[in-house]
Amino acid sequence: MNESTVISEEFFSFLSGKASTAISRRLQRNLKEVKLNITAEQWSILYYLWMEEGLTQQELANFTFRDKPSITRLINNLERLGLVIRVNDKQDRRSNLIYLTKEGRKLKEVGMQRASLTIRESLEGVDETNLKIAQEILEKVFQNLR
Amino acid sequence: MNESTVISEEFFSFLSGKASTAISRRLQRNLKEVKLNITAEQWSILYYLWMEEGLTQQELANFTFRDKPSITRLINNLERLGLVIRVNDKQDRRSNLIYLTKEGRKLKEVGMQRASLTIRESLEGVDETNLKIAQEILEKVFQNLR
DNA sequence: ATTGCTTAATTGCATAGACAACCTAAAATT
DNA sequence: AATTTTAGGTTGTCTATGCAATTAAGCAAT
Repeated sequence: MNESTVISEEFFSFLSGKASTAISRRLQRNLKEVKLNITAEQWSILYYLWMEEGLTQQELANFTFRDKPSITRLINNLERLGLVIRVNDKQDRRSNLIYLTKEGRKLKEVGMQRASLTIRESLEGVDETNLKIAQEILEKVFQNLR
Repeated sequence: MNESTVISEEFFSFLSGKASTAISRRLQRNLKEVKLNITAEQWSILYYLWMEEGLTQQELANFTFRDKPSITRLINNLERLGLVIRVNDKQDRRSNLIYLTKEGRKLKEVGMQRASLTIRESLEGVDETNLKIAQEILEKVFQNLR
């Protein structure tokens, strides 16, 4: 890539996150169809908690590539919805450990099914090998800029 | 892709738009370094106007994959910054034609340079062929979901 | 000309995001 | 032990976004 790189429509797709925006919107729609009224962003927090409870907000921030204030507010909203609770860490009193409520745990199965559906819809007709390449490129771009 | 598709970290990159978020942030930083205090989103509107003035808000919405309310507000902000103006279309009085101000036009050169720099930084060490593949995959995903 | 449908833009409302400044607790340094 | 530095969270401010509902203008078709 030289000095005179042309700014193309394709770069625009990268910049705008066209594909990821579309995936988020579809996930949210797919969740809504089964009366699960949470946002795609809330889903992403729940996903990591479904895998493992008791994560700190900082850990959630790292996993989801958001900054700390964003996590604070996402957890606020999830707490208001009665899906998670903050538990102050006895070992390190600066940290909050985030746990699912019974309600939050109940959403796992349907939440994962809807995400699965979304993936299938997104990747319809996508070649497996090329998908791998695409993911590597995205990862490389991310590493270049971090 | 079958029913039991595993939800992987990689899907997460797609969903979260990790790469595109990183690009936006870097673009904004690169603009700020030369005292151009506009957001990446504002830049994307200006980009299309630098190519062609007198676009309608609907056209800008289509180009940038945003909904109309988002464009309304972006234009509000750009108008407040004195970079664009709305001109009511005499032909179709429902439409606004968006023009750059003299100030807005002046930003083209440095705005494009900074975007070019951002692209080069993003794509450092990225193989040209694989980049094409990645862009095609992202486009395919977008088409699958539209 | 009147009625009905479509389209461009706006407004309201709620969520999410970035960045900076701040507070408090823990860890490191002296 | 006292001081400084680092780390986890929160708050404030401003911008952006999605969705639903609304207004006003254009278009279609009788």
